[in-house]
Amino acid sequence: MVKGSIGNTAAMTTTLTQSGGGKDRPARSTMKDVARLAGVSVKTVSRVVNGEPGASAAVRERILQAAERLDYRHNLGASTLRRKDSRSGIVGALLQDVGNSFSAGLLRALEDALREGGLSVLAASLDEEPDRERDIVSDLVARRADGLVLMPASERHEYLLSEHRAGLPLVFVDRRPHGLDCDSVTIDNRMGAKLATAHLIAGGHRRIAMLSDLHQIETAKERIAGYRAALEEAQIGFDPLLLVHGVRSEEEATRVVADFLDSTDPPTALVAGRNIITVGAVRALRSAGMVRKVALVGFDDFPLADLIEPGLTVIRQDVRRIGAEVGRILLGRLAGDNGPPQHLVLKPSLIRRGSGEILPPNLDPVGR
Amino acid sequence: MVKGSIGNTAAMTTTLTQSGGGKDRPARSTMKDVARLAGVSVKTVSRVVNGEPGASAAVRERILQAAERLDYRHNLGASTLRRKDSRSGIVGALLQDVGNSFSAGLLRALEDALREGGLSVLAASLDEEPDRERDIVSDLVARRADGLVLMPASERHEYLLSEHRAGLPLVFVDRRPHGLDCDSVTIDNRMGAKLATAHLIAGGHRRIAMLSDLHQIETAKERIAGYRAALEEAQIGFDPLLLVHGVRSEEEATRVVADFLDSTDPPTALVAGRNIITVGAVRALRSAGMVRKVALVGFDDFPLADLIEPGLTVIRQDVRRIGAEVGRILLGRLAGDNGPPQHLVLKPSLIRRGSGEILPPNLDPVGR
DNA sequence: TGCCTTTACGTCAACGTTGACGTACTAACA
DNA sequence: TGTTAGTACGTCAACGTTGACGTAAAGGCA
Repeated sequence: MVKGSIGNTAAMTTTLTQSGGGKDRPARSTMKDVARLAGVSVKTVSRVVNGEPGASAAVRERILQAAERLDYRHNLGASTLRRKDSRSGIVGALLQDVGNSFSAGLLRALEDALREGGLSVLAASLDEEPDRERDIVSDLVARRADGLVLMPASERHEYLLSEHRAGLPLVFVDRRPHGLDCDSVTIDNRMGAKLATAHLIAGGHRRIAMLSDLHQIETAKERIAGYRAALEEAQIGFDPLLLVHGVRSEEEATRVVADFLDSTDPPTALVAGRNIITVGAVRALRSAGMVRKVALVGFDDFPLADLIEPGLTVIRQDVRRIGAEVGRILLGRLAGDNGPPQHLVLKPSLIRRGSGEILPPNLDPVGR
Repeated sequence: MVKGSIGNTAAMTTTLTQSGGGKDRPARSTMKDVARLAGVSVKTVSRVVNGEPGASAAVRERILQAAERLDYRHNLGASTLRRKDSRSGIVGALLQDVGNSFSAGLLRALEDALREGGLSVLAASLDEEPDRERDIVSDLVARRADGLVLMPASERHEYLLSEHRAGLPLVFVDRRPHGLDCDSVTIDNRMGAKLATAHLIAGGHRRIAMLSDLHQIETAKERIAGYRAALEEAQIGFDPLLLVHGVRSEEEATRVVADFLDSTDPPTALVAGRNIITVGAVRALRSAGMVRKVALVGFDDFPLADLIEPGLTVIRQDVRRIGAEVGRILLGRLAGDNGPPQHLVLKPSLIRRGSGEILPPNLDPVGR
């Protein structure tokens, strides 16, 4: 077992954070060294380093020169340990995958917002793995992170109750907390998927398929609910064969759509539950030469969606705004806001670029 | 002036890391509290928390129950301060923009590599701002980051000499260090741009324009050098009007290309120096109905480049490999590798998707 | 049965910094 | 000129944890 593992499950990992590796690295100078060289007390050095009053100009100059001579660098960890009610200056951002466009855009917006408050972002990808989420949360708590932004991979969040009670600001993003009442910024997924489906229905489509993410992912459930609600409102019977769960990669999406196209009564329109499904669907349609014959509405926007032929009609979440709102809420908590938890639900918008406006074959005047 | 500002220029920023904000948050329990409740010494609690031998089963159980009862959480900062030659477990990744696909992909690959070593990544976007780079480096040094991955915004790096001497592992990525000899992982930009240009020349093009980033950005210089070298090898005169510096946005790229298309002797092929220039160029070509008349090779790949009509021919950097190599080098340094600095130069590859294979008008058999 | 070794505790001080408090000297005011 | 207040220092202990060292008791071996 590794050090600090109780109350910090992340420490169970064999790490380089233990002492080790070749020759010891040279020790950095401390205020003691600076004090000795400048001929003053450590407290006086601290005053100068911190820009506090109580040091004469001459003494200050001597200390600055000594600090420069010794390459002295302030130790935030020691300072934070001693100061009463001090903060670490770190916020943890636990996102789905910092490499994908949604998480990357969110991280960027969050970083911008938090930089205003002098906070740094410790970024992590959860890859929908609940155990990794818990490990990283544990590590961040051990580091006394000032707050956490969490796009949870887990479905229940009681394990965070003690951290929340201990005063750790938590803001959920894209998914809501369960078993815990704290701040969240999400999208109205149901409304978004309903909008996508209604848009296709308004265009004349009646056989509309939906390809969705893992069933247990909350946003996936909500999007499916919206899809079904739109069908119901239009009095179009729900065909379970047109709803595909658990599509987790472009390749899988491509396969599913290709299978649809090969079927005897294929859908004339598709709703893709997330970006990689959209991309996979587009590939399948292109391969089959059907990009202008089958309508497609994707969930979430991404760069270049307008340059694809036809342009991709999407339900767009404003990632910049989501990140900015999360940052604002978190900074508010850190500044002392003790109000009831906020649940901001942003509305996505329909962006028409062509792929969602393709008419079904029976309505298409030129039958192309 | 703010605390710890000497030797830590980042601290000049007004921050929330100072004490403050409303009601004090509840103090967390410490080992002292656990020891009191369990009826043992602090040292014995430390033994159990750290999984060290020297605690009986009965005592261990009492301590674990007390820790759970008190919601005790290990304090990594205090532990790190006390342990000799301990590490913070943090690596700073200073990238161009964590929201763009190149930086995002790199961050992800880096995160994956460093997670193997139990390290967390503190991510920051520099936006090509040298002052921000220095501030963030300063902050990370104050936090005693174990290492830094730096895609520098600055041109000179003497300011890092003292950190390097102090034993802080530094790995430059995408750009090399100047005035400092440390590890780096870069791409052979010159070779890549030369490859792009030679490819167009081999396709019959003679009037090839290049749109490039800010002149002082090192990768931009190298790409320009490669472009010029290919022209020279083909004995094609260099036309300064065909080389455009300082293209910083899609909109700007769109404008430049539109201007080219309006000129009396427009280029028949384009080399785009980076992704956003590529995207801007594609928009301009589409608007002018010229996507199949002007050849285009972009620098660096991105998602969906194959779905654009025509598919984008690009010089592709293997972002995953870059990130993995950076991580490997950094972990090696942390594990004690004291060898001479490594300068890994990866070769980009030409990905043909159509846009770079468009022939010039005089060679195009159907003249479209 | 006696002696030696090992184990399970605990004490003390240290890490690098800062808050609280004290002292001496200087400056300002009456 | 004397008194009071303010400034420029310094001392001491604290933050939460861990390394070094010590002690007592128990177990094993001769």
